[in-house]
Amino acid sequence: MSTRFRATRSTVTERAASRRGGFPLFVAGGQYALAMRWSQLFVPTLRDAPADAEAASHRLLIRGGFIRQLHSGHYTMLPLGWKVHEKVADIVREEMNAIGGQEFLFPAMHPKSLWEASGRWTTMGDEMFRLQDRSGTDVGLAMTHEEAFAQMALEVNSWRALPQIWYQLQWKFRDEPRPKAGLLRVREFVMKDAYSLDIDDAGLDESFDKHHGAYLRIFGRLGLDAMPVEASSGAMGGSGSIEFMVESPSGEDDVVRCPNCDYRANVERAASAVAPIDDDTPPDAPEKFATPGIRTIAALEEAGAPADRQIKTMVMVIDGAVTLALVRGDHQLNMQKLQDATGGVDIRPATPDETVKHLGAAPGSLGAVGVDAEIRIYADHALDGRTNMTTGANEDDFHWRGVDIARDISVTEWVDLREVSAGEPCISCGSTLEIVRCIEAGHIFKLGTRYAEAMGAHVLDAEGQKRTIVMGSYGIGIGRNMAAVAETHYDDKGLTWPVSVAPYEACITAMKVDDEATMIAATALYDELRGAGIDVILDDRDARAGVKFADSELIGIPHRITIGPRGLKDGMVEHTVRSTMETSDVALDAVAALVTDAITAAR
RNA sequence: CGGGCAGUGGCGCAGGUUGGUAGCGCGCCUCGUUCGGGACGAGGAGGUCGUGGGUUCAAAUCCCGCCUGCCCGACCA
Repeated sequence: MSTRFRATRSTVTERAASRRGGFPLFVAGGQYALAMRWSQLFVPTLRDAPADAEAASHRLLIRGGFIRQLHSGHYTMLPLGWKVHEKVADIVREEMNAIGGQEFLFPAMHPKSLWEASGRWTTMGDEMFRLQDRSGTDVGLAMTHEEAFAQMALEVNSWRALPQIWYQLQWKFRDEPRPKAGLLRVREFVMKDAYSLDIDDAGLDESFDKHHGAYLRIFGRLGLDAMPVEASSGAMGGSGSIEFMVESPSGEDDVVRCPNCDYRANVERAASAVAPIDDDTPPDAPEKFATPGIRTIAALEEAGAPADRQIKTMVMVIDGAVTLALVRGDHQLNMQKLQDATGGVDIRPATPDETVKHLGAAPGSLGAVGVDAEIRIYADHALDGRTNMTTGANEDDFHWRGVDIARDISVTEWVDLREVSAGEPCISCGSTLEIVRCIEAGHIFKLGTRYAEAMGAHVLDAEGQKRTIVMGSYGIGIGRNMAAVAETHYDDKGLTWPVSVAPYEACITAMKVDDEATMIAATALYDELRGAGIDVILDDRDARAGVKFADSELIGIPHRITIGPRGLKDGMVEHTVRSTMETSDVALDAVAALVTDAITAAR
């Protein structure tokens, strides 16, 4: 063994050991030795994926023997899957440690009182799993840990201790209404959740930026092309909010992206430039006119009112109160924007009965002109200043025209409600916006003082003044990222993991297991690569070549070394790079160095 | 929760409308021949047809209830 290998080995050993808190993962050991031979491993690969697996990652992770479903939204990690999962987790750990993060482990089961302190015992609703212990005490399974970390922050008493970055990797439980797509959306998953503690907003900004950088490094190492986008803060509350999005058809979010400048935003947040509309000369007063049978924007358009000169009136019930949301006739209401604008918790469309009761007409003839002053009216900015508009008259078969919004409608608040559509002009550069489907791989946001205030987490500043700790919250779903990598790294043969998270970095495929020369060479190479710190597996199964090739390609091992009598008689083996499937003949005594260099460079 | 669909050996499916006690491919076990790209032959193991009830001489099949899972929408790492 060359000295170069020894050097590589110690580097990797140390790195692995530091990742695992002194617990070496990828070095030779009694436990690891068992995992050397494929013939002894439990890797149940499938020729056919279950029919109900649709997403590419779902299909391939099941076929490759990485995961199995226990029930809806709950997956078992098989040895191969857990290995990948932990490699992802270790990358996250390393980058969190690199920005000064300190790892904790909080319980997953929390007392009701902790969540009552922040008010989320109620507001989390059905999303939270709840149960009672034997004495009848209510407990919940944590969906996230703001409360718990904020409570821990009670023990930080001086400004001198700040800033702090605290994190953990812990199971989260969420009673998702609809688990789907394998690991992409589940009810039980490991999340790396981090929380920053700062004395003020400037400190928070700094902690936030540190995480932003760490996240980009994490996704880079995972081989994910993740773009930071402006996002809604959702149920967590807070101001600044950035999601890291990976483009994929299996995603669940729509991101507005400008091909020309760097504008990127979740549709829940995105804006676009809206061209002005010529309203012509408006009349002095609105005029009611009969519109028999007309119930839709399109029908009204045929009757002479262009959609962009109509007001669309959506009746919503926000925390029990009937509320109107107004957008231009050709625009779509975005529910998240309405929620963000109103601060509502429970938002739903009104039922037809509620609509008739409060507005006097059924959907299709609704408007905001002259409605009960009790009803709050939120109007989209695109309607601001508009005149000569057409809208429902709250009387079946009648509409108003010549409506001047400022004059005729008592708008409670002007807000951003409309959803951006593809093809609209970018708000910052005017280029044509596109909308791409994405997986939300990570989310960072500025919580402010909400949780620290609720838990009473204060410090004394340099002047001896009591200050509420300012917090940030930063999440990455480990399993989801594993799925996102799979979702973006595969071909018709199977997965093409990047070296950083591959279940094994290299596979030695012995072509003829009853050929002594083959097995001696394969075993020696295996020892040499292990010695060089390579995470390598020896496929010693007594199976046909096609089966072994297909399996190594399916599970996506980046490098394969094929050893058989045919090449061996000339001292040659084959090296195949999984991502490109390029195969080359290499001298047996040169292949270890070649593969080691390639893997080391790719880590 | 609203809309659509499906539960039959480990996986993929047929059978169902025309009730008669379950079949195919892959996988698994044994033997032989093969074997550098998912081999072939012979033999074999494996299923309360999701579940409860009903109709019937007889139910995988018809009827009702329930459970579970998947896909599309409202929520999130």
